[in-house]
Amino acid sequence: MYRTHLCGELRASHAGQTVTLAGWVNRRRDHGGVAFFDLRDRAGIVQVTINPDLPTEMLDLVADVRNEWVLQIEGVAQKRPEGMENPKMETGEVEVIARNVIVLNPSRTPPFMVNTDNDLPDENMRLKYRYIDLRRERLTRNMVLRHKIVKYMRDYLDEKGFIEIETPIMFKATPEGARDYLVPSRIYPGQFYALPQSPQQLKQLLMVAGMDRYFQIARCFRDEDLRGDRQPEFTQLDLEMSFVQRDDVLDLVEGLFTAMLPEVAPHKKLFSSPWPKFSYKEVLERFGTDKPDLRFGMELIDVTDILAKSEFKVFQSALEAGGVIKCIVAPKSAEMSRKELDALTEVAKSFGAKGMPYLAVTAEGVKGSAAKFFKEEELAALKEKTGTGVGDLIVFASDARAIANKTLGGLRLWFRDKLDLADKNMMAFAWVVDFPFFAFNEETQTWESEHHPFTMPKMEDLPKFDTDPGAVLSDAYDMVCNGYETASGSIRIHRRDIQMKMFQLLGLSDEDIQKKFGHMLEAFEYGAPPHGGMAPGIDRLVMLLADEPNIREVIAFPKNQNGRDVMADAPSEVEPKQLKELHIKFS
RNA sequence: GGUCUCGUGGUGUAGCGGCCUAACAUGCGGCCCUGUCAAGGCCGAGAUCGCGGGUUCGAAUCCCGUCGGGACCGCCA
Repeated sequence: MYRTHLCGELRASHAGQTVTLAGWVNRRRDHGGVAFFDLRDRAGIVQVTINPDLPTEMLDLVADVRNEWVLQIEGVAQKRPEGMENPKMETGEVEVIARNVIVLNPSRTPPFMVNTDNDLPDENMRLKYRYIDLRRERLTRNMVLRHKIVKYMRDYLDEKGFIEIETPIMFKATPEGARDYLVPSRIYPGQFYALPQSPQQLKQLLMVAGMDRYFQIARCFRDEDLRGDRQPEFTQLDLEMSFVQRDDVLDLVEGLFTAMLPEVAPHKKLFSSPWPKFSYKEVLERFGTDKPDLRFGMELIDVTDILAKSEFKVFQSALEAGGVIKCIVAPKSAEMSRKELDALTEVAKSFGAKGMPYLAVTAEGVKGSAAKFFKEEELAALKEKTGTGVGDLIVFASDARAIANKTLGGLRLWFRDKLDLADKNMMAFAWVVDFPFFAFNEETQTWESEHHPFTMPKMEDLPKFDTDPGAVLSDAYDMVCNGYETASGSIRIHRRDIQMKMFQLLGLSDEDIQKKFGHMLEAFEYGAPPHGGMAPGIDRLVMLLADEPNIREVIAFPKNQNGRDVMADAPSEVEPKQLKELHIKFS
């Protein structure tokens, strides 16, 4: 038996017990006579005291011990002497007086320190030695939190009558969505499996199969460029329910997360219960994005009416082109430096704006790039409508509605970060519903499906399909939290005729439809129940609950932003023999 | 595909035309030290400044290219 207790679980109540611990040396403090090791395991850190009355051979052995060596310590747990407690440690009231020290394995000097989170090494260094980096208390905590969240989900859904079913990782290419990761077939030259972008089709087929309520902690794969909140492989709580309407799904998921929050992250506050529900249109107008951060105000304000007759050319030309004038009011930002404003203008341009007019409201009057073009009555009306006071900065966007919204939505988040407007312990869950079914592609001048082709349009909008496609809404919904899309779902099509029409609208030929989706259409002919579901992203959720800035910190072995596994150095070249077996040749 | 930004001892940073024979912290090695907990004190080793080219009397520093990282835009049905 290697150990009787975990390092991190020892408390004053263990005093007097003989214990055996095993773990890593987190830190050593050698005072010449007495010496201390902080011994670490997954549960935490405890102080081990080496007294000079131990046998000389053991003291010699102990003198060589360094950080990250793996030790087994046999000793007596003891309440620390009066005044020697360390309130910063959970185990700070206790220490283990060593009687025997066994080196289970020495360690090379690690490439970086894991006993401090100050001055973190370069991330690729951390990723290369991920097995060391994960020893960090912070990352260990993230892994444990992730486990708790997934366990809670499993238990909750089991309680609600769901069953967990695994679906294949090797499936069929669905090139209509993101790019697929392909797996060449050895047995069928020139043919490929694809890794699933989500188990979408499979879970729908499980509903056809009568599984009624399914879930899966599902790995999904998408071959698109990475971001701080996007990995090429990621995990979703994939769930699907039969005989449900939209709100049945939303209520289930809202119930799950609302119940889970205090259990897994008690320091987090729920912004609102029940969760707010916005239409896609409303959320875009008010927050400039379909994944709003509700933890702070600074909503977008439409001032087109007030400035309709503005003499400012920038506004005039935007309005002539059929655009709008909107603004946000940043508190206490009137004194921003020219340099900061220039930087901010660049941010605005990155969202498609041509410039960024602004007004700084100061005690001496309004200042700013466009100040002289504003008439007195316009200023008065502006202040009235926006509630602007002295010290505030009004930032405008005048452009096509979509660009104005997007720009101000982006700037709103910029101010959130700069002015620290969002409570980090708040979880502002909300629903976004009533998404448009089609999006107009300016480039190709055609209507394109906004979702995957299995999403159900609102039945009452069916007649508008051919006459007014822009007005058709879908039975799709997103769960958002703190500015992230944390889940996405829909009521699905379960009728063959509607599904067929969808594929045709997407521009697929009858032959393509049969080849790619014949199995779905056929399944719908054999008694498909009405069904719908949702897929909350686990990585993003854990990231938010762990207060991490990106999802790599909550994934055990993530890829870097360029999709490389820098630890194993993948992707990598393979043996010519392997290529030959797969019938692959490079030109 | 694009924009911005960063590559300096093991690690994290400073230096941004000559004071650089490259500084600081930490880690590492040695010595001292019986109660520390980011232990402390003294001594020491360790970087031709990502790579290639150019400008210059002189380049870590300026320019061009290239490789690698990060943030964002496009993309993510």
